[in-house]
Amino acid sequence: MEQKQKSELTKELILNESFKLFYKEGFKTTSVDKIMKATKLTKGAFYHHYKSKKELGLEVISTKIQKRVYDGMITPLYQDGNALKLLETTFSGRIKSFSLYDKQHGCPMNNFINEIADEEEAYQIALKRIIEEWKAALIHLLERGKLENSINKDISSNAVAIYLISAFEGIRGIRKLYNDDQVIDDYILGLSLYLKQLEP
Amino acid sequence: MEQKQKSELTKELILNESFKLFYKEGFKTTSVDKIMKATKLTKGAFYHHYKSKKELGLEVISTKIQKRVYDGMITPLYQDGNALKLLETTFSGRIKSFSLYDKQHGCPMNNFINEIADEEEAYQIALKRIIEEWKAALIHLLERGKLENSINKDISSNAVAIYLISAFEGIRGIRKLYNDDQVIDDYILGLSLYLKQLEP
DNA sequence: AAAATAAAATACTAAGTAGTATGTTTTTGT
DNA sequence: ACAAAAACATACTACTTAGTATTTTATTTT
Repeated sequence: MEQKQKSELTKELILNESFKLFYKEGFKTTSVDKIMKATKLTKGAFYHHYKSKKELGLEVISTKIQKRVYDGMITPLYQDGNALKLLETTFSGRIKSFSLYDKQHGCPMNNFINEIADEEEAYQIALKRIIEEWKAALIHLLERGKLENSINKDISSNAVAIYLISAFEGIRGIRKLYNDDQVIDDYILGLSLYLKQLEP
Repeated sequence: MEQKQKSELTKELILNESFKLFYKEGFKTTSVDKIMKATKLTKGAFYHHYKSKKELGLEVISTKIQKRVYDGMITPLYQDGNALKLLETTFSGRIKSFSLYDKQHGCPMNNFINEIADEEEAYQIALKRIIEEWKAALIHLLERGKLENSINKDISSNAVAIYLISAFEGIRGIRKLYNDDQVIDDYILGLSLYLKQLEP
């Protein structure tokens, strides 16, 4: 069983270095050579574990990126407490928590979406899965809020969920253009204004 | 003066084909060779008119992409009429007007932002210029609305402008993941809900 | 019409690309 | 301890990349 563990460890190493490099330099412009140089292994090791760069890309999406979005934006939505407050703290808190590096490089998922989603259906599907889970969590929370009378019953949970996600992903891109947090502060203000109107 | 015209025409041809290819396949993965094959000219012609691919990229941003955003999203904001209605028709109308191709490939500006804005300051500056103009137009319209009592004086024009832009750019990316317009319809609903709250 | 200049073509370089073929080393089951 | 298999290394292929050097063709200026 030691060999299997070692194999898993190597795959994880490749996955980690890939994610870092894809995030920093983009998927298409990060070569397999560069990745393997980062792992201090060789190309032979790579093609022993992965059949292609595409397969690696899909695995980075379905593990690393998925986990990042889950931990940061989805799991928190299933906490207890006032629905509206939960939305505010999750979105606002998350964006405030980003490091400078993360602000400068945007959202890893959004980068993937905009770089390669229109090129291969497989990427599209893998990324859509994450968005759908995020959307479902938001809808679930909004519906709970409606039941508990903390959210206006007349609004469309679907529409609000999509609008929240869009604005969040959008600002992660826009922020790349600036050298300060003004746009993020504006976003946070815009968000809280938006959420206020969801009150009953 | 005929030579100068011919030169201009060639540059425009290169610019047009570049824009199309960058939009379809991304900036970094579109080679100069591919572009010149599309123009039916040769590499010699390219490097006679542009000193590098980077220079071309910057010119595509400051001409083609800028014009696209101006025509579609900025100029319409300076029309007469109720400010809130103008916002609704501009945003909602624009997104409804996109061809299937444009929906599948997202926003050319947003693609550039997410693909290369964090790599070169020059790209950052060129793209930021467009966003700033867009933001200024929105703020101007919102302030006019406040004066004319069609928009709530208590809201921050800055924050609303950024939130509108973020959500719009965000949805252009998200739409790439889907094969139908459901998310766009949700976005439009979310937008109109958002705009409603701007009323005095 | 000749000289000068601009536009474009041809042929190249040096470096990078994904992926393969064939080794060697390490681990595992017997 | 030994054969089999898994993990990894080395060396390669065929192709693409941005950019350059040099030449040919078209246009303008004198």
